[in-house]
Amino acid sequence: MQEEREQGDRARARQVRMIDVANSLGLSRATVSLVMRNSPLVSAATRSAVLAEAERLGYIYNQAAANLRTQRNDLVGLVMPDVMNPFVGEVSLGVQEVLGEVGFFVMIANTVDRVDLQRQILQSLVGHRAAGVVTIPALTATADDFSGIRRSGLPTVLLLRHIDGVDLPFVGTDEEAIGRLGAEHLISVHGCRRVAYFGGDPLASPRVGRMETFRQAVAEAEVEAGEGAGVEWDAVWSEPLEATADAAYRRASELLAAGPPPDGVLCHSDNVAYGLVKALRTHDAPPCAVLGIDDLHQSAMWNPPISSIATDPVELGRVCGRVLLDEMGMPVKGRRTPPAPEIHARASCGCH
Amino acid sequence: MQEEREQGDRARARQVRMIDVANSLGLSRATVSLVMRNSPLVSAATRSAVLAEAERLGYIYNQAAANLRTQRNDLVGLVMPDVMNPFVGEVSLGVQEVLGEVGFFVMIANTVDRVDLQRQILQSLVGHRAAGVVTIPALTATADDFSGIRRSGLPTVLLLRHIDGVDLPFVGTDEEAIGRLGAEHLISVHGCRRVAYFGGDPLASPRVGRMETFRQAVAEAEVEAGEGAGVEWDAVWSEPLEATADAAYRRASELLAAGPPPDGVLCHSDNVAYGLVKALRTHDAPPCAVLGIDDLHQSAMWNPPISSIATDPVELGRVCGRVLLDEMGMPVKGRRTPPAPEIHARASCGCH
DNA sequence: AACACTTGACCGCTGCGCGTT
DNA sequence: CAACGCGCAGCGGTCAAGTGT
Repeated sequence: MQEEREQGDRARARQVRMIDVANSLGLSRATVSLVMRNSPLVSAATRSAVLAEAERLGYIYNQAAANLRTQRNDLVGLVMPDVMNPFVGEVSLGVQEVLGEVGFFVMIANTVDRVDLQRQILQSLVGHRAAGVVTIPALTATADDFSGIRRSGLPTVLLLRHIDGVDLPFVGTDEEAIGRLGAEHLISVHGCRRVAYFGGDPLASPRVGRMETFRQAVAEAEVEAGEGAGVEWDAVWSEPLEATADAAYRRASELLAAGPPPDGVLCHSDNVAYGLVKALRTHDAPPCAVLGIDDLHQSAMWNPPISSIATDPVELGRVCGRVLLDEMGMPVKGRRTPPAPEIHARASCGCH
Repeated sequence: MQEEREQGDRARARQVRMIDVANSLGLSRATVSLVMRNSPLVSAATRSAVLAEAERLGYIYNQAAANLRTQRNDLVGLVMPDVMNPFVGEVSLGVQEVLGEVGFFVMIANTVDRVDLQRQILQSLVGHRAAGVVTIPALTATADDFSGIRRSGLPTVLLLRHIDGVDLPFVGTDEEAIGRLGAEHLISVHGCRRVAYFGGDPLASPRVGRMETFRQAVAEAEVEAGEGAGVEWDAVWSEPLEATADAAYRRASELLAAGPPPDGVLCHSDNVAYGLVKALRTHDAPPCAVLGIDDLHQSAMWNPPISSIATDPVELGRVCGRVLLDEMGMPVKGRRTPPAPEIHARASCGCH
């Protein structure tokens, strides 16, 4: 303990600075600085001498000081509500890939979907003069929560959840296409006659986008089929609901106790589908085509395997990274529009 | 486009500094500085005047500059191989809780289990003069990979995966207890006679710890039961294996094609258990008690619900945070030892 | 004219030693 | 003598404008 303390203090006692390695070599700070930044302006001999001496003295380049001077920073913050969500996790991979390639250092901050934490984190990032921010807003976030970052001029892109009244670039999946795809599959392929959109927080922007086209597709099918023979929209099953397997299981159990389920359900996420499928099984319910959204890796392992509508999350992350680069005024190549969703049909909807 | 550019440049053009708000008020920088840091040394009147003026001018405190000056930093890096793993994610919650409480800013860097990225990230954190680091080493990491951070004196704690030859504080689950618990449950409760430890990378330190006590418990049962009537260790099923559901499914399918499974299996993780359970089902295999490790939330939803050995991950994270605080020389209260694992028995092992 | 290096101001903030009232 | 506030020297780098071959 005593020893550790001493060691710690010693390490902190005297930091080796550029000037130390410069003096020790009879050079100026500037030269050492040039070496550290791989400038071609120093001779090879000097360069290797500096490098050797730096190593010998245990010199560690102070990036923070450099950042202060140059007024730029290589830290990009990913601010997200739930690191554990696999979809979100994969998106972060894509962002990291694109930004890492051009030398940025990507770190993730977890808001746990709390606006207060989100506010604090964004504030912190602004204060640290981060290079940029990618954020999936917390569920209850409003335009206010972004006024600070907006005014600061810190390049920011909003991901997945759109916030009304915030004029920041937004990158998200094509929710309209998802809703349409889901409805079409349930109605045209499986001939479902009573359908619902199950789960999802009422505040989450994806839910509203998907519902809109989903309902629209239902209405169109109704017309096509003619009066009476049409497709029905189940409003009760389509009430908003926390997007967890647990909540979905409980809600579905309640509804199943009250009556038969729709014969086709588009779930807000695969997690929701897991809960619904479990409820259908334990309640020995009549056949019901279940479709998830996100296509988590697990879904293929499920019993039954879960059909799901997928948007390539890694590519979505890449797109997001490119949009941010653009926002930072850097040259970018590659597509700037999110990938289109596609359906991965498996057993849970009746395909197999 | 043109407009956006202009706007961006304007925001970047002139940063409002402390001295600007000081001048604008006829005060000195020092006074403004004291206000920004909530020092009691300034009068309430001055304080509110400063605050108002800062707001009016759009002044944003530069934390980075302050950090340079004070030689301290509030950034703590969590360096982990897989953000998506729910166990890891929950651990990060615990770390964040403890560290956040005392004012640190916790951010996560994803190594994707690649040593090169890990090296780069650690280097970056050292360069940025982070306050501390918590890291789950990449699978193939060696002592070398930590020599840099070791020499820098940056307070660091190793999480979950132990690396030989690295004298940094380590916090992990009690793998020995997990192995023992698993063996006992399978053998004593379910009367299994042929058991295995399924999955896990050979390099991962948890695997070796668990295997050791697992095999030991098997050997003891053997003796107790007497020659011939004993419990058998299945070496083939216990070969190392990547810890994913997919890999587990494929391997189990192969082995099942060659012969019957053990009647009791402790899986390296819940994910591995998912793959095994699916294989058992699709191959219509004889009864086999399956135990996972981690108890992910999903496991209770599975069909059948997966039995699992759990260590409270959030508490583990808290412990880890406290150890880091200690390492940073800060006062800490609360336990400094990881929580004990416990078994959550469900249907997959035959309990229900 | 090109090369190899140096000089000194500065990035935005803090902390110490001193005035004022 | 409190209570308030000021000036200045850094923190560890970078960069434009030199100097000397």
